[in-house]
Amino acid sequence: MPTIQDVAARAGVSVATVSRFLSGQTVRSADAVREAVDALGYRPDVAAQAMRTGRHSAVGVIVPDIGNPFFAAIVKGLAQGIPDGGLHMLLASSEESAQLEARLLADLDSRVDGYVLAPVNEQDRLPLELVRRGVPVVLLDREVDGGEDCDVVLVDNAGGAASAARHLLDLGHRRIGVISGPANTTPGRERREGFLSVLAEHDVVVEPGLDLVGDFLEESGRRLTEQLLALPERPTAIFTANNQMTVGALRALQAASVPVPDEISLIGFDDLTLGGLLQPPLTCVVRDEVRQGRTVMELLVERLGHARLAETPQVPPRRVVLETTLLVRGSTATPRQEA
Amino acid sequence: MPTIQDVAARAGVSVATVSRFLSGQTVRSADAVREAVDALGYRPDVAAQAMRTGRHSAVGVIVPDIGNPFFAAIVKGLAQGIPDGGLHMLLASSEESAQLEARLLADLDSRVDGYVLAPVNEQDRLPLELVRRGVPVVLLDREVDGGEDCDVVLVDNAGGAASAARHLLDLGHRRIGVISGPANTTPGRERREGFLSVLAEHDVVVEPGLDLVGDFLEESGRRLTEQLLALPERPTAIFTANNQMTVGALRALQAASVPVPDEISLIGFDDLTLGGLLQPPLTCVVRDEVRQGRTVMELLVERLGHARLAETPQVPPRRVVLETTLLVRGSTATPRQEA
DNA sequence: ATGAAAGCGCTAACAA
DNA sequence: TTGTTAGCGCTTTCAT
Repeated sequence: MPTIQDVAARAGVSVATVSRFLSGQTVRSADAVREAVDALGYRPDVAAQAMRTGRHSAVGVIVPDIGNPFFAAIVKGLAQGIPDGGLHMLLASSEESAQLEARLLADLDSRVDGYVLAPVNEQDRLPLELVRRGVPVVLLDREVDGGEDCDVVLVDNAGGAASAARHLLDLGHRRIGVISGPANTTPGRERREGFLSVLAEHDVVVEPGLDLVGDFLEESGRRLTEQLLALPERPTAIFTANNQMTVGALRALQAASVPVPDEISLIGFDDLTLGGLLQPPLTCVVRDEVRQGRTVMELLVERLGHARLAETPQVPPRRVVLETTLLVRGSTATPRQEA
Repeated sequence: MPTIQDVAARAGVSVATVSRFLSGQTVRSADAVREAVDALGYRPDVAAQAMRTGRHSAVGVIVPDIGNPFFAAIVKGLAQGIPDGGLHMLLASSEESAQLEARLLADLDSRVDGYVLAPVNEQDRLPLELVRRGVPVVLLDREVDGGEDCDVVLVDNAGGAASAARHLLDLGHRRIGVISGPANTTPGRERREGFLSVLAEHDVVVEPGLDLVGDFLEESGRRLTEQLLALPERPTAIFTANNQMTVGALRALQAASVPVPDEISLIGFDDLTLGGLLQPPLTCVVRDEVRQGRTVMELLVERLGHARLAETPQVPPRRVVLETTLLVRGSTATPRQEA
């Protein structure tokens, strides 16, 4: 690998001139330097640049589960949001473990200029510690307590869940099972509250046995749906608060040979890859995951730029809430029998 | 951020001693150093280490499409294959573009110690150039021409496709549509050849109009299936060579209201997230994607270790071929009518 | 506009 | 076993 020294020698200038040329400054010997760079195939050593400047042209991304197609779509969006050259993404999966998340964050510390984080829970202190240290951070899909100082890109969890609830009410459902996510995560909390509050407005009571909390993983969706099916009086509809739990619910319903939507209606938050091809096609609250990822990266890149130029030291924190859409397909219908 | 100097000062030793302690050598003042490290919360600066040693404790991963759930599963496996601490994954998506792949590779050059690559095509020269430079590389799911010197983790593409062909023949199909991937990719080429060779053995001719080549993306699966459906004499079965094209085929079949498997049987290579919940559930050739990813990372880590120790300069290249399994579900059946 | 030179934090000779 | 020190490749003063 040629170094900046080699380039300088070949171009007959000092290393300082080459460095200036590379950083875009006007240099008398620009042509000669360019020639040398091309001829030698010179590429600056990122480690040396990082050591000297403290900047790494890399961002750390920690998602809870990279195997989840939802986060795969998000990551695709993140990649799209990266400007043309040189900025890289260090990806890690916390597997929903606060401990692992902390370790990953520590490991990434001297490698990246900023972070995209989907914190394991809202009590997570780490993201704000970073922000206080002046490190650019954008929260992805999940907030943290007291996180007003931190950029975040959410979706309208409460609104989306509310539209799901209204849809079921409109169809005539009154006995509804809710499978939500961990109460200490933003989507877990907001979707449950958004859903339940609409029911409450319409004087529909969700008894404890129908108000279940899962962990966003497929297995818990399956187990909790089985639990609902074992009830003396089954619900006529079920709301599942994320894609994986919806899959679990589908498996449980299929295993129990419960016809959907004839016997039980099912509505999910977030679409499935094949949601539209299921029989019946899944009714769900959808959003543009790729766009969400792209938005996150755009915010982060902007903040990195400010950090680099040390300009406007205080970029006000931004809170972006993307819309959700109710996608009515075939898995919801009027309840077969009223109580 | 405290430096090694700070630690040395606090522990009352030289920086060399601290460095030795950190690298695991036995040091008389171990306790004092440990105390200083902990008290200061010292973490070595990776950039400085990289500059000094040339090692980055990071690997570059380039996949063709991170939004594809298949690669998401692979990446999950890669993450699992990373040993406990410190090794990081720089992830990028080539979007099946050779040009972008080349740029990404160049960008990653001074940031990583090795690569996981799923080359855009088999004529790709870049992976072997890296290998010749002594850079550890493991190819993922795709080989390159003359790549005998390079580790690679494949699945039994030909065998899996052959089992799909045999399954259709056993059911009595003789007029079969094949939607394969680009002929210059390993899975594209091997799956088509494996499938067709079994048909040929049984004197089943696949006329040109039934032998279609797609690009592994959903849209091409849809389009080519439509093409098959527009034939004067439709096939009684279709084989799709990857997950995304299977999705496209499903959409086309559904859009055309073609009953599966009554009218046309469908068999895919690789399962879909909800493959088992479709109506009918998808018959397909499956493999363990997570395990494949894990295996790739294990090979790479091993090679990195050798490179680091400069021991056994020539670790022989390894070629791992993982098995596939034919998963017979409901989307294949005997053809309705014989010609 | 340019060059000389310091120094970022660390590791590995080398000397003791 | 330990400390001293050179130097990895780069950017950025500071002179000129």
